[in-house]
Parts: sequence; structure tokens; C-alpha cells
Amino acid sequence: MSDSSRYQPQAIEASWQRAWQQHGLHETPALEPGEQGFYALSMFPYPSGNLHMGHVRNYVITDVVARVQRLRGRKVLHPMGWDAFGLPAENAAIERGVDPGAWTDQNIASMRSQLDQLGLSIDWQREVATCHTDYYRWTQWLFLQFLEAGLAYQKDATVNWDPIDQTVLANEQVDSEGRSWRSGALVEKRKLRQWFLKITDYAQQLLDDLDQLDGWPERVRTMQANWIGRSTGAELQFEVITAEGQPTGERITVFTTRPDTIFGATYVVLAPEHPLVAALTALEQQLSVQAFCDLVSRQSEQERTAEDKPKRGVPIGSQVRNPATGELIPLWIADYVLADYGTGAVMGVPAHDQRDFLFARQYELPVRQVIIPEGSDEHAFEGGAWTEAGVLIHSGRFDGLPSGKAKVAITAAAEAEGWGQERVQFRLRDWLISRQRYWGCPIPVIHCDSCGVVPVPSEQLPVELPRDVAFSGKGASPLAQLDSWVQVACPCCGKPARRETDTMDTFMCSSWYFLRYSDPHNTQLPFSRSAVDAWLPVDQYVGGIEHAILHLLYSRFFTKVLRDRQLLSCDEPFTRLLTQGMVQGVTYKNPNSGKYIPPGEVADPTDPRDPISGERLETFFEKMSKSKHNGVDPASVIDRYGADTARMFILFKAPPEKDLEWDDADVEGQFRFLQRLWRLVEAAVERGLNLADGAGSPEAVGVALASAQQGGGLTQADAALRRAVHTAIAAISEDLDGDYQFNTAVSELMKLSNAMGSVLAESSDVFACEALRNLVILLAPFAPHLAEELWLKLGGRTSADALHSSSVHRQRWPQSDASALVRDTVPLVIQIKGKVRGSLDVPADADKATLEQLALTSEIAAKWLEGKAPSRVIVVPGKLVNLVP
RNA sequence: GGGAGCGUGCCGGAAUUGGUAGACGGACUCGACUCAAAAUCGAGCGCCUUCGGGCAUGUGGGUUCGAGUCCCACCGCUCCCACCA
Repeated sequence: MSDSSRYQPQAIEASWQRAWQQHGLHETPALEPGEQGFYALSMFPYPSGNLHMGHVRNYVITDVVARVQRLRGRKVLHPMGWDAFGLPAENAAIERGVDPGAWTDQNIASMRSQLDQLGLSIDWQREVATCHTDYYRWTQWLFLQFLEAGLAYQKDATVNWDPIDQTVLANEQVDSEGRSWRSGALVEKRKLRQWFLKITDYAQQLLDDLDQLDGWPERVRTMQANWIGRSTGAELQFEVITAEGQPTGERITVFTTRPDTIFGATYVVLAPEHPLVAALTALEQQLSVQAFCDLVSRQSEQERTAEDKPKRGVPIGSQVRNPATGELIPLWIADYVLADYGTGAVMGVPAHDQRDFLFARQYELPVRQVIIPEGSDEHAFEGGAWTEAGVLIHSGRFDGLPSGKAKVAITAAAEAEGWGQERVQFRLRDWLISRQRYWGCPIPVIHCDSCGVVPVPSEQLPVELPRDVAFSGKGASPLAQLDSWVQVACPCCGKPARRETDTMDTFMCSSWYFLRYSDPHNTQLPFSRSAVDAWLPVDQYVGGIEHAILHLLYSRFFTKVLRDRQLLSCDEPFTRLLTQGMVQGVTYKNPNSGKYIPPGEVADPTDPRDPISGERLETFFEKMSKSKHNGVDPASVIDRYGADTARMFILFKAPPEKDLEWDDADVEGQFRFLQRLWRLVEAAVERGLNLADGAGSPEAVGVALASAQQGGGLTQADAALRRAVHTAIAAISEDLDGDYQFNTAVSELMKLSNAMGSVLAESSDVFACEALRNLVILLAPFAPHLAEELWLKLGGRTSADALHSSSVHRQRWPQSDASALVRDTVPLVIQIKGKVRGSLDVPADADKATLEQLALTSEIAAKWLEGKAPSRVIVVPGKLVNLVP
């Protein structure tokens, strides 16, 4: 075989990529008024400079979705951009003295060229980078919208301080062990004046509207609902009484979900940070309270919330009056009460709350049972809290009420008597957006001694990041140290004032990028309402599960705020969400030393040994990472097999939402499949088949079918071929509707090619052309370069045709012809008492009675029924007959 | 502790939603071609079997003519949330 007839992806992919680009094949068509476009979106990457397999999987999935929609005649928006602010650029500046902007732009260029090699149908005309002024001026503009709406505010806050990155972190950026999501450092507590967005104003909507999102994975919706964390209960007020018995006039407000247990409250606990602690501490308790508060403030979140940690606290001397019983009960502070949830104060009901119980036992506080199990006089309370609902006792006029009714009755009584009210509480906190870093979007406000916080007038936007900055990596933000930038005249009164030196959390920048794509070059607004309403919401969003809470929740919040500001119309930004699984690599680990061994150093994968010690290695699949040496570089795969093989492999190897095990042998197998397709087409070309002038099109096939009808029907080979083709069309179309099942879609392509391999040679030209035409179009979304090349080889277009109309990617998705699936006889399964005993070929149109007769008179029946008549016969037409003796 | 999900050959995974379990691919075995190897093509490939068949979708029950699929209990794994009052 000569070289020119071999499948060499390297020889075709780059040139097709260039041709598509030159002919603008992926540019977004303009929508007619009222026309519904299709918006396919991948989560945009941070431009680290290196494309990894996780990116590849993400973008390939979205690309297939976009390409299928185009073939189905939809106008598609498929953009890409860069989440380009963030710490790595600043770290590079500190470590290597490079300019963060230049460093980022270089990375963008390099990643973009890697992306281009994948053959993605991205409209690069709409590219955005969050660190460019033409983008971030609008991030600033949007911040001012929040400020104007009263949704952005400053407050002193105990914040998470990352001692390594020298910055404040949002709650969401601190993991369960109290470590920074980025640096891994144990987070400290500091009190600083910070900017917040009032996401809590939208808590209820963000929760309610999850119900609309039936195109989202259930678990993402559940995670968001948990994060928002709505609970209903009551705020109850406890009058403060000094140690000497005098009312102070103050009241402690607690939040509880169990107002029905109020009669069992035997003490009240404040968070150590509660603002009333100092005022209510009795003289003789001051030393111990001070010592305790110091101790708690030195603890990390992790130490404080460790599960098995004993609860600790001290009494502060004052008392409060239980509003239900009138009793005086002690006031404590304890480390298990959190300052920033609820009211920072809880009532202690040891009999009915496990934490309260442990605390009371430790400090010998009284335990009073006020709930017993329904329908029982027994004490369910046995050395642990009884936390279930039940019936009230020792609760005065509420005795005998079940918990549910008691909650309502007691809350109503509290409201009537002025010591409480119903209250809905959310776990969600306001979003802390200030960052004490340089490489972020500057917060566009000016602090003036006379005028206070003054927004930078929108015509002065953007507030540009200064470029002449020294990076030491120590102390405050570089911006704060740059007097020439900080010192500014107040826009309001003209007196000397100071710029805000904090920058925004990068999640701010990524909370609206999908809106900008609809109108990326607008210089008057972040986007026009007509453009954003024409394209939004995103029809299909694809990205990693790691953004299930953060990015997706913030984006939903932004969308709702901007809707309320009349800037756009939709309630939710993302109609359908696909969270793709991780890409895992073969990982070798020495179980004794714990060391990870690069696969290149393992001589025999069937008996993996440590190259130095010879010890047997553990082999497993795990998420690709540098430290585990289990990464596979996309560039090397493309070099060796081409992008189409990589794409097909990723789509075929696992369903999109499941983890994918990268296996070189399987990649090789995928490459072989594409080679088989190539040879199949080569053979067809040699035979003289050509798709020019509509050969094999539905019209041409229709004519051929009509004349075959006159001449006594199709040959067996033609009928078999048509059945294979139209089965594949139906199956693949279904796999790409609703839930995306790319893995089975690819397997259907394989089946079709297998079938064509065996019958194409005996088929007549017109049906062979029909098969080839459909095969190549069905292949196009998955392996776009190969499909385009095969299309050209087959004469689907000639090199003289204009690519932008005659490309395989501009064809129409085929329709399955139901008549091709019809067969004369079908196999009928014969079951005896539910067990399969054989099958018969029966006429496809046989009715139930005929099928029953055929089954009863079959040899299978004779053999298994031994002459007895069955007591029951179940006939499922087209499937089976079950004979029950 | 609360929530979500999952258990199918040697492996990744299919299964028209209650109707022939194991599609498709990988690995492996045999054969053809070759001096040989690779590639390619063909065949086989759940387990047991006295070759009639029997047993098989984590385990044990149940519903049904019929269960991987539905119900109950249990076992195991994964992910998310969690001193949230």
C-alpha cells in the first residue's frame, strides 16, 4: 500500500483546522428576531499554560454537542475564554520577576494553540479574557450595579486568612480540615474590613429555583440545597439577669429549630465572639472568660470543629430567665457555638440535643426531659439525648401536644407574649469578595474622609491595574504600597482620597463570562439586552463537578440580580448541566515506601516492580496529577494518534459523567477503528463509488427504492445494508438526545462499520453510497477531521466547492427510514416456564394467535412439554412466547 | 450523624426501561498470510458439565408466566454536607 492511501492523522488534521478557520466555519451565525439558537458552553479554563486531559474531555464533549446541533440545523454559539486573574500569575511575578499580564497572555497563546489541535468548533471571534481591560471594566461596572442595589457592602469580619498566600479566603475556599483550597495552609482567623455581596438576600430564590433545573444532575442540586441550608424555627429571647439578681434590660436572642423543647432549656450559651460577652461577664469571672476567649481564638477552625473534641466552655456569671418557665438559668460561653450562624447564641436543652447533652454532662448542668416518645409513657431518655419528635411533658399548658403542633403553639405564644417569633435561617453566608492581592479585578471605589465610600463614576472605568509594581510576596497587597495609584482626588468633593486597594475574588469574574459571550465586543455595556436574551440561558453547560457549589451558585446569583436590574430576562443561566467525570491515569505505588513510580520506569506492566528495590508495586487508576506521575500529556497522544483518535477514545471509553480510565491499549484500539474506516472508504473509492451530485442522498435512494419495488424488491445484501445504516441512524440519534450517551453512539458507529465491511461489496452502488454518505456524516461530530477527509475522498464535495457550504459539517443530520428496518421474518423466543429454550423465525406480521400456534407446534414445545398442553400461554408479539406447563 | 449514588465476565462498559444478560471495545487463545515479526483477516472467549443440561448481574427473601431492572432486609464501595442549634 502506498503512503498516500494510509490513514495519517498528522497529514490531514492541521490543514483542515486551518481551512475551517479560514472559511469561518465555526463563527456564530446571526439569529433572526425570535429565532432560538443553541448555546453550548464549556467551563472556561485558568490559563496555566498546560492543557491536561480533564480539559480535553470537557471540551470534546461540548464540541460534539455543538457539532450535532449544527448538523441538526441549529445556529450554535460555542465560545471559549480565559479565567485569567488569580494567584499563579502573581506567584510567577514574585518568583521570576515576570509581568503577570505578559505571563498570562503567553499562557493563553500556548493553550489556545493546544486547543486548536483538538479540532474544536469554537468561535474564537468571541474569545474573552477576564484580565483584559475590555472585560474587567464591565466586571467593575457590574460591581457598581451591586453597590447601587445595596447588595455590596463593607463590614468588619472575622475572616479566613491564608498565611501562605497572604490573603483572605471565602468560606467556600476553606476545606473541611480548615486548609486553604489553593495553598493548603491552615487558615487563621483575622478581623478585617471586607467587601461582601449579599447573596443571602437571594437564598430563598436560589433554593426554590433548583426545582426548575431538571436538566441538572440530581446530586448537584442536592449539594446546592445543602449548602444553602434552609431551616425553620424560632428566635426566642431570654432576659438577662445579673449575678446579683438585677435585670440589665438586655435580652439574649437564640435561634432554635426546636421551640417545642423550650421548657427543657436549662442554660444558654453564647459564642465566645458574641458582642455581649464582655458586658455580661461578672467581675469574678473576667479572668477565666478572658483566658477562654484567648484559647478559642488561637484555635484553628479545624481544632475547633473536630468531631471527637470535647465541648468546652465557662460560665460568665450572668443569668437569663427562661421565658417559658420563668426560671433563672446560667449563661455560658462555649466553643461549640458559632458566632456567625443564627444569632451566635443557643439555648441548652441537654435532654434533646446531643451536643447540649455532652456539654451538660461535662459541666454538671441540669438535664430536664420535656419530650417523650409518642404513644408511650416510657422514658426514652437513656444517657443520651432524645432528639426525635414526640409528646411534650413538664411543659405547662403545652403538655400532651406532639412536637410538631407544639412548635407552632409555643412560637405563637412567644409572639403574643413578646419573647420570640418564627424565623427562617439559612446556612448560606454573604459572599466575601475582597482579596488582598494584585492580580485581580480592582474594586472600583474610592474612600474619602468627607464623603465616605464613593463609587468610581462609570465613565472613568476601568480602574486599571497599574503595571509598575514591585512584587515581594510579603505583607499587604502590592497595590496598597503604590502611593501614586492609591492617592486620588475624590470624585465627589475633589479632596484627596484613597483608592480601594483590594481586588475581587476571581469567582466574580467567572460569574458572568457566559453573558459576555453573547455580545463580546460591546463597548457601551457588558452586553446588550437583546443579545443576551437571544442566546441565554446556556442550553448545555459542561464542566467539572468541583464547581457544583461555588461557581454555579455564584453564577445563578448574578443572573438573578441582573434580571432584577432589568439587564436580562432569564431566571437561571444554565438549562442543562453535564458534570463530566475525572480522567484517571495508571498509577504505580510502592506500598512499602509510599512512593509513586512513573509508568515509564515500570518494565513489565503485568508484573510491576520498583525499578530500584524490585518490590512489587500496587497498580490502580487515580486522577492524573504531577505528584503521582500518572498524567498523560494530550500533546503526545495527538502527535502519535491524532486528535480524532483521542476524541473517539475519550467518548467511547466511559459515559461522560463517569470517571474515565486512560489506557494506552484502548487508545491503540480506537486508532485501529479509524484506520478500518479509512480502508473501507479507500475500497469504495477504488470501486468507483462517488457521492457527487447527491449520490446516496435520500432523494437518490427514494428513486432507487421505487424502481426496486417494481423489479421485485431489494437484494438480500441491499436490505441488510440498509437495515444496518438506518438502525445506526436511529440508535445514534437517540443516544445524542436527552442524556448524552456518547459511548454507545460510538459503539453504534463500530457496528455500522462492521456491517458495511461484510456486505458493502455485494451491495448495489446506490445503497453503498447511501451507507457511506450516512456513515461519514454520523462520524463527523466525533472525528471531525477524518470525516471531512473521507467526505472529500468520496466526492461529497470537490476541492472546487466552497468549504463553508459543502463541508461534511454543513450537511444535514440523517433521518432514519423506518421502512428499512422492516424485515420479513423475525426471531421469536420460545420460553418454557420463563426459561429460554430456543427461538423460531416467524413472519414479522404474524398475529398473536398465529404466534401461539407456531410456538405450540414447534419442536421446542414438543421436546419440553412432553405432550402435555400448557396451562398458560403468554404471547408478547415481536418478542417471545412463554409456555407454562 | 444527614444526604446522594453505585455493585453485571479478566477489564472498560451494554441491555429497547419487566421480555434471548454480557452489545461494542480492550486483554487473552487458536488459525490464515509471512523466512520471521508487526500489521491485517478469520474463529473462540461468564462458570460448571456425565454434553442432556445446570448455575450465573454483591447476599438473603418477596412480587411476577418472566426480575440485572420492581419491593423488603442485609453486606460492600464512592461522593457531598456536618458541633448549623
